[in-house]
Amino acid sequence: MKQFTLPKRERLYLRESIDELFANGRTFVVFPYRVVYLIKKADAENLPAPEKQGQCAIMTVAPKKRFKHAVDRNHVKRLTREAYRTQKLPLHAALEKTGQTIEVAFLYVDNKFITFEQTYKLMGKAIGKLQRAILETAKNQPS
RNA sequence: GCAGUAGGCCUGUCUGUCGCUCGCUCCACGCGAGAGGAAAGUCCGGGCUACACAGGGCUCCAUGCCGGUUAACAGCCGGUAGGCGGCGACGUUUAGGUUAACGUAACAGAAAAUAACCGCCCCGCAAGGGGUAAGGGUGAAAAGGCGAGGUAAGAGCUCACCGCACACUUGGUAACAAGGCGUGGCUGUACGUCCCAUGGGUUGUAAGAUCAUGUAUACUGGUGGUUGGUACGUGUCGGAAACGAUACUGUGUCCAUGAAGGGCGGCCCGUCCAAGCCAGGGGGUAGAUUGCUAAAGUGCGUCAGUAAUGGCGAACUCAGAUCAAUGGCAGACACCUGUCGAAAGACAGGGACGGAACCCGGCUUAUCAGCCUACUGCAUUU
RNA sequence: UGCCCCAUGGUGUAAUGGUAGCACACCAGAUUUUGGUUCUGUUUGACUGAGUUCGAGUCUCGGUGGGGCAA
Repeated sequence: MKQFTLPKRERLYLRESIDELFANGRTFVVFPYRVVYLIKKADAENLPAPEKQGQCAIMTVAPKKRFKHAVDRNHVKRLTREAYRTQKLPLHAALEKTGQTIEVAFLYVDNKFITFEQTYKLMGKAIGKLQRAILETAKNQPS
């Protein structure tokens, strides 16, 4: 079974979802990343269609203000995606256990590059935080 | 060999593994394909798109030596003349017309255009008047140059030579060049207005086309177009009266009900229309599909042409995403740099500029390392 | 991605191709016991590189930076 995948249904691309995420989402910072996330309960009827969006959807952002060239923006986003892809499994497990869905946006707020090794470590930290957030939310609203 | 000039090429190759996008498929742990020379800037030109548009004129904008090339261009190729730089190979820049007319030319200078400040000459006692562009100084620019004749002093006033303009002859498709036996005594310069030729409607793939959930709804058809309460009024009955009982196709800025209002002069009937409900249905937001990649296509050969380019032949199919794929990690081989070494080689380091977004032709800008061709100057050897 | 606009002292903003002004700010001086107000004076400027021109902030062509629209 393939595990370290990142198909389209695990990415955020619908305009409505993105607006909702940035309007109601919660935030924390793992420098140089600013993470915005929104946790929802996955009811049987509210379950998103498998065609549309998975239980865990992400997007990456590299602002034009800080990276002038398209090639630099692409590079940052690729590194971010790669780091997420290789470490996302614990997040999925937590969601599976608590019966929730999550939407996350990773915003890169520095204007300098970091290496893949650093990115990998930071992403590990960020995912740990998200995992804790999921478990707490599940406790507060027991279904 | 050193220094340089011009033009061109290239933008490493391969493997493993974990992923992404598209296509195919026997629908899976499969197979195939997947960034550039500039994909960039958006500076020109086209295709394609929707809208506008009888025809003609004016205005506005762009281009502007000559010829060629092209779908088209402000591009490209070849050529002409002048200026500037270089010993040179060569580079760079300017050039439609305007002896028609008009406008502007700061400061300085007498004067910036029908020239008199100083100077020179003549007249006059003087004041002043007249002639004069050879000399002075100002300026970015000052009325063809030089010599001789001539003159009161001067002046193309006259002449020779040079320059300029026009005409002619020869060469060239032409720009133009060369020529001498011609003609003219001769136009200040720059920019603009102006004149001539050619071209130009606007819009940009987030253009445009198709489908269309939800919400609101144009339009069409059907249905519907009250009922109850309460108060008042009227009639009937009871009662002397107050009032009570009961009824109504009755009335209302009253209350309730999802809605109950208006027109046909007033009232009634009737009828029409609102509001409401049901069904159909047009446009259309989110979203999806399309536009979307087989084309002025790519490289190869050959022919025509100095070349840009074109003709012919056979071959190939080469990204198509849409909050936006083409990446991460690891390794090998070439290449370059540094250190060590006689060499082989060893070790360390390096690889730029930059990421398709409808598609083409150019231009401009960015760019590590390397390679090729032709030519120039200097030095040296034979 | 496509289309378009702008750049003048620290700030805001003018000027027909001819010595770059104005206001505020800053600094110095005067006035005042001191500060403020007021008065006087000085300094600070063309985003960048070429070209056209006798002469460029202005005209032309590259580049840089900033902003807007489709939203």
